[in-house]
Amino acid sequence: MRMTRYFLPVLREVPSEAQITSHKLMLRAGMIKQAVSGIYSWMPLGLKVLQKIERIVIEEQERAGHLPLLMPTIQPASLWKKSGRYDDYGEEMLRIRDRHNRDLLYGPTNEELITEIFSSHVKSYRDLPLTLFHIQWKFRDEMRPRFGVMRGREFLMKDGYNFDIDMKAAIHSYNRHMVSYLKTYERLGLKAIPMRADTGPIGGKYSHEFLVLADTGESEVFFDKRILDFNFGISKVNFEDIDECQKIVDKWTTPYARTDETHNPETFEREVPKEFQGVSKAIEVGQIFYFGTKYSDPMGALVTNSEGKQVPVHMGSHGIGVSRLAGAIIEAFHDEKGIKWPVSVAPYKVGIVNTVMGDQVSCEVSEKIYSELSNVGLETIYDDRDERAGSKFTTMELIGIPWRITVGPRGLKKGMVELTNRHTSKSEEVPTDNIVSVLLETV
RNA sequence: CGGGGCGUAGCGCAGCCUGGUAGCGCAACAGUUUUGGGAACUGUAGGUCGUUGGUUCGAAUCCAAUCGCCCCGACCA
Repeated sequence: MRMTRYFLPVLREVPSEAQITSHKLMLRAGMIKQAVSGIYSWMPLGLKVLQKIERIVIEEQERAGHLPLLMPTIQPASLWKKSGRYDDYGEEMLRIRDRHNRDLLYGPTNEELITEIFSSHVKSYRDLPLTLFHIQWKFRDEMRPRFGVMRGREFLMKDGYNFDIDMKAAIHSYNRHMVSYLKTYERLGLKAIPMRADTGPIGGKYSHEFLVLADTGESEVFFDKRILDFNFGISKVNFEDIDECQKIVDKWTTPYARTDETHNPETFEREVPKEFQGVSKAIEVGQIFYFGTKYSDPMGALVTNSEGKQVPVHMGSHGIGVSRLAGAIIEAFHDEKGIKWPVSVAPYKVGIVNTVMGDQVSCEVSEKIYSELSNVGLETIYDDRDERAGSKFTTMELIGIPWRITVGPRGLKKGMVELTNRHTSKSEEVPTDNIVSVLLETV
């Protein structure tokens, strides 16, 4: 992408509406624009990041055997009356009425709708287990939206729902989700800790939240510091293997890790040696639930089991806040100059800064590198604006491009360009002819 | 929803107390000179001062209502 052809409305000063780092940086980098309190437009750069996160989430869900579908944002109130949540959900649910006076709502979540889809098509235990998910915009009319996309009213969420014949099978689904989530966060560059959680309005007995430690987080968490050393690694997982999944879950859920909702000071003191006791603020980036027959009972989602009996299906649901993750990643990766995207979600991997637009050689070299990088499929943003070099460096740093190629008179004579890493701030001189292969090796 | 703050040009702000018809920096546009760390000069353009009503000869300024945004608290991906 050429900067001169792009729409990148960066700001030099911070709009007064922003308080926390991620919100400030998202506004300054031209990623988002507020439409109304808690509701944002995603500008081209922001959308690019959002889609990268989405892509990783989808890949890891599909790898775990979960099937994508897409449900509507608008749902009939009748379904929610059936489950009893139309009254329970409260003011957070946006209720609307169509021209025929039908009661509708903008979905805050999809248990009812998915259960109806399930029950109208699945009748036999032979079709189980089944897990469906989608990534879709949700609306929850928060009392106080804040912190940009971290607590918006409209937000993009991956929500998934599993259907199993009994509790044992449903627990495996629960475990499978935990494993897939751990992998997902790791690919996003985040250290997310599963913590025992309350079930809230979703209901049920089992639940874990996934939290990323950050000073700007809204939850207070208590944990055994040794869990921070856990690494998922790139290990392959057989998601069908009940024992293997259980083992991973056991490993990650054994150390004490709880939010202020479930925290028990006595247990904490008893189980965790003083030197490993960790207390921090954290950002919640996902939650998984097992809630048994809470929805299948009232909504009549029955399947025939192997004995020919009609039994309510066991269910769970699972959410990852995709739009929130964009903010959470910035909270985890930034410095005083701006964002430092992990390569996996960076909107562009490489930025080319042509420092002397008036110089023919500098332009030719920049153009050549740009087209070569584009040809090999490395996403590249080329700053071809007629601006001062300093201004271009600042922009690249602000928007967090991991690798910067500087083309300018200093190296040109020697046939060199400069390659700078945004995370380490280290620079090296690379022969112009080798730059593409060097990048292909490192990125 | 309770408590607090703020709405003046795209962004950041001054002016308001003590009414006299709007200003600064950055950004934008045109030109000249610049060209490896947010360039300089010259010029141009851009605002019914959130909205409505009131007081007044006269309101950004005083009064009232209303809308919006932000912060703190109770709730949540």
